[in-house]
Order: sequence, then structure tokens, then C-alpha cells
Amino acid sequence: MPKVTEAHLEARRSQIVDAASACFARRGFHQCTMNDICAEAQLSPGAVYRYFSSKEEIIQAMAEESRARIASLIENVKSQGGPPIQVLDQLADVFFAPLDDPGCRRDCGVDIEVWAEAVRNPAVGDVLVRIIETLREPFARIVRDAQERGDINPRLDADSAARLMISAYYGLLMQKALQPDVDVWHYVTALKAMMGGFFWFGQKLERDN
Amino acid sequence: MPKVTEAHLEARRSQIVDAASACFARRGFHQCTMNDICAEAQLSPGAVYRYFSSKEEIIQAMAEESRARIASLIENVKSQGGPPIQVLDQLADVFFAPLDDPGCRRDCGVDIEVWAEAVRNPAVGDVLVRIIETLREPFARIVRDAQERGDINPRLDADSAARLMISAYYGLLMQKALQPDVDVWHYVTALKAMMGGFFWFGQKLERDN
Amino acid sequence: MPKVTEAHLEARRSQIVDAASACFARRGFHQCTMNDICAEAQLSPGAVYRYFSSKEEIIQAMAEESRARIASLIENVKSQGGPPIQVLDQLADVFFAPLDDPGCRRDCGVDIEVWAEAVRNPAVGDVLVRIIETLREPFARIVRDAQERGDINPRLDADSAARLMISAYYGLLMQKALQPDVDVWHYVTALKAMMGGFFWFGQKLERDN
Amino acid sequence: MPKVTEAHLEARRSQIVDAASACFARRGFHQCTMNDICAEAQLSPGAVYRYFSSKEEIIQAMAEESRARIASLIENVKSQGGPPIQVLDQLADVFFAPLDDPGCRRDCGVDIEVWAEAVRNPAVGDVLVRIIETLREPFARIVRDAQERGDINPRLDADSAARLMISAYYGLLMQKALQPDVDVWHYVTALKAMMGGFFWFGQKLERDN
DNA sequence: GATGAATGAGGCTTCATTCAT
DNA sequence: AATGAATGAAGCCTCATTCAT
Repeated sequence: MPKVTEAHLEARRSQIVDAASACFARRGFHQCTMNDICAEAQLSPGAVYRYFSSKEEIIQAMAEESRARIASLIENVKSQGGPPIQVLDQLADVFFAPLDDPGCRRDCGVDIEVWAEAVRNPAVGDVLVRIIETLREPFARIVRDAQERGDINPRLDADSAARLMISAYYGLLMQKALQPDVDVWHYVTALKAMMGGFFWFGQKLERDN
Repeated sequence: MPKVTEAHLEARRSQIVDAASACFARRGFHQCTMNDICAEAQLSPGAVYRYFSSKEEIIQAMAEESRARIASLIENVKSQGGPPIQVLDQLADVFFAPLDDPGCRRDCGVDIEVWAEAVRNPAVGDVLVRIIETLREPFARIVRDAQERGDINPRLDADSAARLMISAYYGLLMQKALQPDVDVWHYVTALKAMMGGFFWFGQKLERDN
Repeated sequence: MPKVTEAHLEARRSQIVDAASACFARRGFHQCTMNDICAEAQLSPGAVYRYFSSKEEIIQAMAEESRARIASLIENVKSQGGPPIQVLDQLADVFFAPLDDPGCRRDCGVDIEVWAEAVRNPAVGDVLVRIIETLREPFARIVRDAQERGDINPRLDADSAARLMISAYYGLLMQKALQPDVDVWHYVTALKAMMGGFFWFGQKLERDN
Repeated sequence: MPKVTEAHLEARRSQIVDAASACFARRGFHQCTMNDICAEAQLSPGAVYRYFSSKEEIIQAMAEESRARIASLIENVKSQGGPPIQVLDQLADVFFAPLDDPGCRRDCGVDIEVWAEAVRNPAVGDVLVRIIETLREPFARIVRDAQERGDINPRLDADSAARLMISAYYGLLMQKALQPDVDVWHYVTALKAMMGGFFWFGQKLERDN
């Protein structure tokens, strides 16, 4: 009956990662002790260490969960089809909506800490690189497809355009972490205008305002 | 003799902050001990604590030094005058150039760690907010000035535009920290194209390619 | 059906003690966890604890097994009869032969650890004392018998002589544990020479070379 | 003034090693915590870790101290000169005397634990090997010298003879650790008889009884 | 002003043992 | 009889900070 065990194993791992997320959000990585996580997960240290062999591995799992969430977000939007501009619009909406949540400050903080961790910790770094690639590839593909169809200036570097969009997202995330009052939708409007003026020949700027 | 003392005090503080920067770049904040910093600064712990009352205060000072550097960069460019588009172009060049340095990975790492620290630590947070404002204000002013002169679409939210530029900078910084091979100048070209298509009515996209 | 149960119980205990011996030989007592032992024995912790109520009890059982082996070795040799000097010779051969095995380093290590354990742990201590007595008694008896028959100097303290023989064995065991290249048979030859010159009046030294 | 520092450093190391010896004697290595040692040494954990980077390193230092003590014992006796048989006699007296102390059980226990540690821990193993060699070499040299002078049977393997003497010492140490009532001087008498009968042609057994 | 030895709270992790199933 | 997930006390060690000199 590996089914039960497998399910149980995943349930426990989730339980722990969720508890860790909550703790990290509350106090940050380095202020947060394993005991905090254990208490939050209502598990003993020994139990937690059955599922993760170190604090770092929990962070890794958290990053990976984050990656999977992002990948499925993108997949969802892409699977609905539609013209590139609409796909990009929807992606923008889907990604930025959570940043408008008043409680997002916490999650943004964790995201930045994960990023900081990634710089020093190759295992986490790999996951973050995969997140970047998970974002960059579909963005770049959309741009390239549109370029082939003649909708976008063909001389534009698709990868750089994709990276700019990634920057738009993470850059706002960072700013919101410190200044929660920044207006997300004004920012998104400006972003869309930028993408519109940028990408589509003859696109009217007015559409975005 | 307050003059001498003052100078000495500042020299020591600089010495310590520089040592700390080097250590942080090498191993990261939380991996880096006060002893590491003391060794790097060739000072005893007691001496270091004469100038900074905690590790956190050193980080704060480091962030503050970073802010001052950024402010003076901007001041330099602005003081040269010229039309807004040219000022922005030059700002972009000045800011992004260091990211093209092969050794920038380290410094980017420290920047991100400072950001993570800022989220949990109000004193550092304040400094980082001032950095954001140091960037946002002149950017927004340039946009607003251009709007008043009719050079930029008046319906655009100047603050959001400024924040997008900040995002473009920190977003690349983050990506470079994990993927040092990203091409900075392709990215900057795309960024300028975006700003061009975005801001200036009638501006030709071709100018950016 | 107590017979079946009894047999099963003993089989399980043996299985566990053997597994423990293997683990201890591999990594040492204190480096070796109950889980290691369980894995080696292909048994769950719960099962192991059904047969032994603590790790210490396993060590005790291992020591006891060792004692039984030693006792039967001696019994075997003694049951073959023969003059004392020949019995001693054969005992020496039987005891020292295993120390000549290239893999003996491991077993020697375990023996020494058991000895160390015995010092702190009365239960194990008792078993080790019985081992000493298991050796001392027959040795001393052989000496005393020979003294009564006039073959050995009657003024010699039989117990001390027996203890010297025990020392000769365990002393080499210790040296082999650290220096596996020590030549066992040179050592044994010297030992026999010593015993010969020592015990038997008129015995020629030359017999041992 | 490196003098002060150097002296202080050695004093502290001694203080710590002494405290550790006391603790180990009382409770054994693995039952003894770093905190126990700190308390015994009246030092904080941090202080202890300034001088030794791990518990294991303390054990190593203890073993090394033991080696030095043994080496100087031997040096002392040898420097007094005299015929080989007399040197050996004196060495025996000097080595075995401490085993007659009623409190020796503790120290014997520590010695055995060090030996057990040496089997698993190469650093300690090296020190123990040096101890063996510190004993073996002078013993073997004495034997060889006597052989050259014709005092000892030349066909005897000097190294094996030396190792037998080492065994005589450590073997008794082990037995005393478990059976403190063993009579040391009976044992030594028997040992000397053995060496006498063994080594010296024509030597009368009666001299040893 | 400077030194650096000392402090000591507290972090991460291990592992012998238990107990619900 | 057996399983193996869970427990939780306790160990080793770190490191920001202090203070006697």
C-alpha cells in the first residue's frame, strides 16, 4: 500500500513547508528557528527531520513549490489561447493581482529572502534559475511568435523583452515589500502601455489609459 | 580637536564598512561573522564596537553609503543638463554599466541581501525606502517636466513610470545575480526602446535598434 | 508451543546481535544508531525492541556471546587432554589465530569498545569479568596442576601467571587494532618462549626458536 | 609580549584538558558533555572552543599529554643508566606503581576509552601509535643491546619481546579497570620472573620470587 | 582609544525509545 | 508479532557582544 504512504509523505511535506512559509513570513528566514517551524506545524523536531534533512532543504522545497505555482499559472493562461497581446494582458493581471493584496507584504518579504538565499546557496539558486526560465521562455516565445506574424518589431531582442517583463514583476514585488501603499494597478497600466507602445506597431497609446 | 576626531571617526567607519562589504560579498550576511569583519578591517572587535553598536548598524551604514552613491550618480547626470530623453539615456548607461562587470555577481548578491534585511529591519528599511525615493523622485520629475512641455503623454502616471524604471534596474540586478551571463546591453537597448515607444509621441522605434 | 517460540526468540536475538556486531565493527558503538542495526537486521525498531529493551542490552548480549565462544574454545582444547604444556600451546594457537586475519582490525576494535563500555556499565562489566574469569580459571588450574605434579615452580603465583597470559592476548589485540601489521606468530613464539622459560624448570629455551 | 599570551594559552589548554580528564574519569567520554567539561574547568563553552575546536580535539590533547608523560617516565629511568636488567626492573616498577593506587580504576577507564576512540578516530589513533612506539622502541633497544652483549638469547625477536611487555602493562590496566582488587605486585613479580627466565641465560628463577 | 579573551544564550540536529495501528 | 512514524530531551557548537586590562 504505497499509496497511503506516498500520500502521507506528501501531506506531511506540504504541512511542513506551509508552516515554514508562515514562520518565514512572520519573522524571516534567519530569525526563524526550526523549533518555530515545528511548533507551527504541530510536529516534533524529529518528525520534521524525517521529511527534510535541514532547514535549507525546507527553503528549497518552498522555492520549488513557488516555481510550480508560477508554472501552472502560466500554463493556465496559455491554455486559454487568444492573441499574444491578450495572453500577455492576462498574464499581467494574474501575476500582479496578488501584489494588490494587503497581506502581500509578508509574502513579498519571503520571496526576496528566497532570492537572497539563492545567491549563496546553489540548490536554491538552481530552483530560482528555473523560475526565471519558466517565466522567460513563454514570454520570449510569445514575442517571437508575434514577431513572426509581423505583429511585433522584428529587431527587438525577444529574450531581453522577456527579462524586462520579469523585472517589472519582481521590481514591483520589491518595492511593495518596502512600500505597501504603491498602487499596483497604476503600475500595471503603465506597464501595459509600455508593452503596447513597445511591441505593437501602430498600437494606440490611448488604449492603455 | 573635534575636527581631527571627526575625521578619524569617519575614516574608521569607512574602513569598517568597506571591510564588511568585502566580507558580505564573499560569504553573505548571515554566513559572515563579526570576527570576519574585524579581521578584514584589521581591527579588534572592541574597536569595531566603538564605531558601530551592532552588526545591523554596519549593514545600515552600508546601505546608507549605497544610497549616497546613487544620489550622487543621479546628481552628476542631472547637473549636466540636456533634454529629458538624453538625461534618461545617460542615467540608464550610468546605472547599468556596473552590472556588465564580470565581478558584479557578488555586489548584486549583497544588494539583494540588503533588500531582504530591509524587509525585517525597519532601520535598514528606512534607508532602502530613501533609496527608492532617491530614484523615484528625479525620474518622476523628468517625466512630469516632459509632460508639461508636451513631450510625453500627459495621461501617463509619472510615478508608475518611475517605478518601472526602478524595476528595470533592480530586476536585472536580480537576474544577473543568478545568471551572470545575461547580456546587459541587449537588455538596456530593449529598455530604451520601451521607454522611447512609451513616452515620446511620434518617436521612431527604429532609433533604438 | 513454547518450544517454537523459544527457538524463534533465540533466532531473532541472534539475528539482531549479529547485525549489531556488523554495524559496530563498521562504525563503532557510539557512531552506530539503532536504526543502523535495524536496517542491518532487516527488522523494524519496534521488532528489535521486542527482543532487547535497550541498545545497551544488545551490547551485553554481544559480550555474552563472546564469552560463550571463548568458554567453548577453552573447553574444546581442554577436552582433548594432554600434558599442560601442550594444552597451553594449543590454547595459544587457537586464541591468536584469529588475530592473524587481515580483517581482525574491525573485530579488535569492537572488543576494545566493549571493554570501554564495561568500565562504565556494570551489566557489561559483569559479563567482561566473567570473560576474564573464564580465562583465568582454567589457566590458573593448569598452572596449579602442573605445580602439584612438580612440573612448574611451586613458588609462582598461579593467578598472576594466568593474568599475564590474558594480558598477552588482550595486549596484542589492542596493538593489532592500531597496527594491523604486527606479526602475530613472532609474538606468539616469543610468548611461548617466555612461558617455557618461566614455568618449566629445566626446559630448554631453544625449544621455542 | 608573546610570552604572556603563549603561557596563558598553554595554561588554559592544560586547565581544559585537566578538567576533561576529571570529567571523563567520572562519567566516561560519551556520557560526558561539553558543558560538564566547561563547568569543571570553570569556563564558558565559548572560552573552551577558543582553545579546542571540538570535543575530539580535547581527547586528542589528552592522549598526547599521556604520551608525553610516558616518554618522560622512560627517559628518566633510562638516564639513570645501569645494566639492562636493572633498567627493565625499574621501568616495571615505575609503570606499575600507579596501577596499585586505589583510585586508578578511573584513570584506567579513561585509558581504555582513549584506546577505543583511537580505533575509530585517526587523529587519536596516531597519538596512540606514537605511544606504542614510545614504549616499543626503548624496550626493543634494551633487548637488542643485551643480545649484542650476549646477555640475552640472540634468537629472540626483540620487537615481539617489547610488545609482550607493552601487553603486560595494558593487559593489567584493563583487568584492574574491571577488577580493582587484582594484586599488582604479585603480577609484577610474575612478570619479572618471566622476563628473567626468558631473557637471561643461566639466570636463576629464584631471584624473582 | 584599543585589545582580545571571555561570555552564554540559543541554534540546528540526532537518536534511543514508544505506541497507535 | 511487527511496523515505522513520531517523540523530545539533550548534545555540540556558534557568534554577537562585553569588559578588564
